This record gives sequence, C-alpha cells and structure tokens, in this order.
Amino acid sequence: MTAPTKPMPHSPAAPGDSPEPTGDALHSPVIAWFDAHARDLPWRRPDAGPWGVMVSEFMLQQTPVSRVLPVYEQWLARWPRPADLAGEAPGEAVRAWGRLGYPRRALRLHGAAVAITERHGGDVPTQHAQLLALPGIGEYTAAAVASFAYGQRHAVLDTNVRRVFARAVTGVQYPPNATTAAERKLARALLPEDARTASRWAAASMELGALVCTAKNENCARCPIADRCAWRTAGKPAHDGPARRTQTYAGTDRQVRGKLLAVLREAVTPVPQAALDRVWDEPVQRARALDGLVADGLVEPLSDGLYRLPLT
DNA sequence: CATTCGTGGGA
DNA sequence: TTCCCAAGAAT
Repeated sequence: MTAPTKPMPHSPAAPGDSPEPTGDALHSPVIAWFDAHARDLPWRRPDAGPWGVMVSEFMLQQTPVSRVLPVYEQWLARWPRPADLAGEAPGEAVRAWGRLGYPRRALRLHGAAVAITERHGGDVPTQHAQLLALPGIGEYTAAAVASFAYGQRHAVLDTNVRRVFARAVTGVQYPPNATTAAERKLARALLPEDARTASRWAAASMELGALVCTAKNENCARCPIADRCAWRTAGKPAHDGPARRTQTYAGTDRQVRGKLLAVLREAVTPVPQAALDRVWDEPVQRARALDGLVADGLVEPLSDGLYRLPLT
C-alpha cells in the first residue's frame, strides 16, 4: 500500500558528495513489516489525536514505552485537552508525572499546554515551526508530532531511526553521539515524496529500531531489510570510535533531586525543610540540589521554611 | 559541542 | 551485582 515514489530531485552534486542513497528499496519492506508487526500503542490509535501524540512524545523522551503507558492513560483521562492541563497548577503536572524521570519535562509539557491555549486557540499547532517554539519541543519532537499527528512529510530522526540508518545505509554499528548534518541530509534523502508514505516510513523505521534493530542483541533474522543492510553485509564490524560515555547516577545531584522531589510529590501539604533534609546526609550537595529544583521551577519555597510543588 | 537532567528493568 | 540504557531538550 505504499505509494510509488519518485526519484529525489536534487541539486548538482558538490565535490565530495556521496551518491544519492537509494531509499526506495527500503520503504516497501520496512512499511510492510510495520503493518504486520507494529505494536498497538494507545497514541497510535486514531482517537489519540494530536494532543495524545504530543503527550506521548514528551513522555517518551528518554523513557521506555512500558513505563509511559500507565501514566499516559491517566494523564489523558485527567487532561483530555491542552486547556485542561493549562488550567491546572504546574505542580500538579509534576505530581502526575510520577516516576517517569526528568520531571522538567512535566513542567515543559504544562508550559506547552498554556502556550497552546493562549496562542493557538487550544489546538496543538500543525506547523513544524510553531511546534518547535513550544517549551520542551525540539527538532525531533516537532517532526514527530507533525508527522504522526498530522501526516506531514518530515525527517523524524530519533535514536532508533539514527541507528537503523547507521547500520542499513552507512554500514556502522552506532550513529554518532550527536545528530550530524550528514544524518539529517541522509534522512531527507531517504524520505518518500508522498506525505502519507513519508509519515508511515517515519513510524516504521522508528519501530524497526525499537523492536528489531536494537542497540544490543539486534535480531537480523526478523529484519525485513537484512539482505540490504550495509553493516550486516560488511560482517557487523564493531563500533570503533570512542566508547559512549556511560552516565553515572549514584551520588550525583540528579539522584538527590530525585529523592527530594519524590518527597514533595507524595506530600499533600507543604513540607518542612527537616523532612527534606532526611533524604540526603551531605548538606552542601543537598542544598545545591534543592536550590537547583527551585531555580528550575520544580519546587516552590514558602516563607517559613516550607516547600511544595509549584502552584504557579 | 559537551553537560546536565531521573528512573527502573533487563542482560 | 553491575552495567546499560529508553521516541531528547536546553544550555
């Protein structure tokens, strides 16, 4: 059911340009695989709507699907439209965020809902540039919402797609640490001309990276393009560049912030300083973490040594 | 461009 | 148990 794709129109090749990648050979098998194996995720259902898609994208930024699912359902049940969330205190968004991690995302999602209510009549904007202007929405999320919610033609470059392209096309095990201009160019070159097909391709290539072409223990036996995969054909050479910096967590400010915020999420009434002091014994780091939370707007200090999630 | 920012589950 | 990571954004 893929629309016939036309060759990409392209400008005269600059010196040093690599040949135009052949995306057409990849679209059909990947999209057919997607039609057969895609997960039935709530934000992919027709009734999810742009707001559902947007909420899911915020939650899925660095958080696994399995942990997002229950929170997503509660969130949409409580705030079915952007204006519903915008009418709440930001602290309620932080509380409902629960243990998804990176709670600033909750604050930004609330801020985005406010902006949508104020500037876009309560509807998630349709244009990439409008989406990009919202708090918490970067290059990836803007493209994802425009593509998944509105069926537009955008290069959707998340970590899964980048890995699929790195292997299938470039022939290396892992993409660069940060998204490069070369990756964007490749993604654009591979994008089907037809918007509907491009949207499908974006979701399909992402799902392939999430389910089959995974970071570890990739399953080439289930891959619809294994026979065309440059990395596999080359004998799966190991990643040669510098090892990807593994992030430590124990003992960091992030861990302390997490503990502090956990206390405040559970509390119905403002929490005295003494209760927060109990989560970490080192006073300097503890104070720094709390100051950071306040600076980020995740915690609101009251006048008498009490703290709570932000009311405004 | 490199860092910071949570969390919990699986290998 | 330790390690690695899972649909990024902001600075």
